[in-house]
Amino acid sequence: MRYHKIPEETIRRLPVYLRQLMLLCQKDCTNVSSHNFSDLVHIPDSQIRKDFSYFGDFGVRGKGYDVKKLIKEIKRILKLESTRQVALVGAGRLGSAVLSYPGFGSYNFKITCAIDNDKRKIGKKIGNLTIKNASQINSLKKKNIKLAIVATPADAAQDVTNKLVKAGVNGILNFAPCTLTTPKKVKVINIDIAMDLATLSYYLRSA
Amino acid sequence: MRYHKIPEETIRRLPVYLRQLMLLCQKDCTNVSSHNFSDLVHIPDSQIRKDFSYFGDFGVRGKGYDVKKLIKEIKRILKLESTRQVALVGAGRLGSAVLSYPGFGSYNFKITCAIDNDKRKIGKKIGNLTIKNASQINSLKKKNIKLAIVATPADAAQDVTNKLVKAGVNGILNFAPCTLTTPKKVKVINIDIAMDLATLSYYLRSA
DNA sequence: CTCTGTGAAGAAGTTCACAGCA
DNA sequence: TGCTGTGAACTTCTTCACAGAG
Repeated sequence: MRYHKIPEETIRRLPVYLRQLMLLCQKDCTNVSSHNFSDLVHIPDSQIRKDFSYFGDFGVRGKGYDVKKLIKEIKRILKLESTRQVALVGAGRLGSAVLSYPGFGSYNFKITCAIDNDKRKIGKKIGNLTIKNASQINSLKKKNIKLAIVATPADAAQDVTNKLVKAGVNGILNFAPCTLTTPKKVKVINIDIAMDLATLSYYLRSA
Repeated sequence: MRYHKIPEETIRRLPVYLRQLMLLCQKDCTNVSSHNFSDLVHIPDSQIRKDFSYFGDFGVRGKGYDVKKLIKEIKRILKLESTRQVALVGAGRLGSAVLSYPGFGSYNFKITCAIDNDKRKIGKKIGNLTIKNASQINSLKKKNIKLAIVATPADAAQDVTNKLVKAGVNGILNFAPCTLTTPKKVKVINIDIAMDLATLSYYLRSA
């Protein structure tokens, strides 16, 4: 394994691989070839091998990849080995749904801070988490929280984001339907359902 | 404007442009240059000009782009000119949040069918839409519904998807944390919050 | 002058095809 | 034989740089 710059696209695929590997592990599958794996994730086997090869020689020639080993390696690469706290800002319908999303555990994510500035919501409990007011954003630094989910209306999102960045947050998952401006060191991933539907609409054959 | 194959990436950016243009329109901004627009969407101006150029000469040299005209053109390209019905399968917390999401209107999307197979949910109303049982998927063809949102648990998602495809659905927005298998003609966009957080985690500087 | 539209150059990502190890 | 790991070829996407229109 030589040095190569790792493509961003490879990083985006690693969680897909991880999710599928955890599923295989649940089914007591211990070994998988790139060819078989390809059928499961719909990514070409050559792509899968190349993606893994950026990080090391994880496979065994003639045999394939050890599922548990691969899970461990990908978790290490993605820095998912220890529990990672996440803050949620905006506890509306979408935010609340995210809060009670059961899928975070297997990635070691834990939402440990929920924030809203609607006085009717502050103090309420969702699960075992109490919604705090916006001034709590400053405390994220102390708590060493580096990831945040923004689920506020668009007009509040940039303001919230500025505060999050000031509080040391380095990664933002943005559900607000707007483009966020952040320093380069802060990575933002945007999710906009209406935009995704619009993309799908383009690909519909007939009008 | 010569013939060019249109990059998929261009299609993914069109909704971003559209969203921002609608915002500008709201603020009574009537004209915008690729340079100014670039600052708003954080996409290079050369990229913006090239993206538009695939579809026609929408701008005026020395002046920029007419906001309203551009909105109209992009809506036409994305086939968003008339109301498009969307089905929702899975009316759990996430599905319900999507149902009451206010942002679909400006894209002419309307969720006109909500489906779940939990007997406690069937018959309930969310907004002015009654949740129906899974057998209703067959009626999508009659209603000419081509887009669906899958927000079921992972273990139900592939089964639901097969039924949707059989009912003529050509575009699926998948929230279930699994890879869906569909015929090539059916476009799938996946949204998995945990996976996106995992991607963000990679980019965090320190462990 | 300003700003678009666009070939050409460059960068990034994917696929091929096969050497080499089990 | 079966399957990985990987340079090289290829494809796709982005950026440059500038002609040309207003």
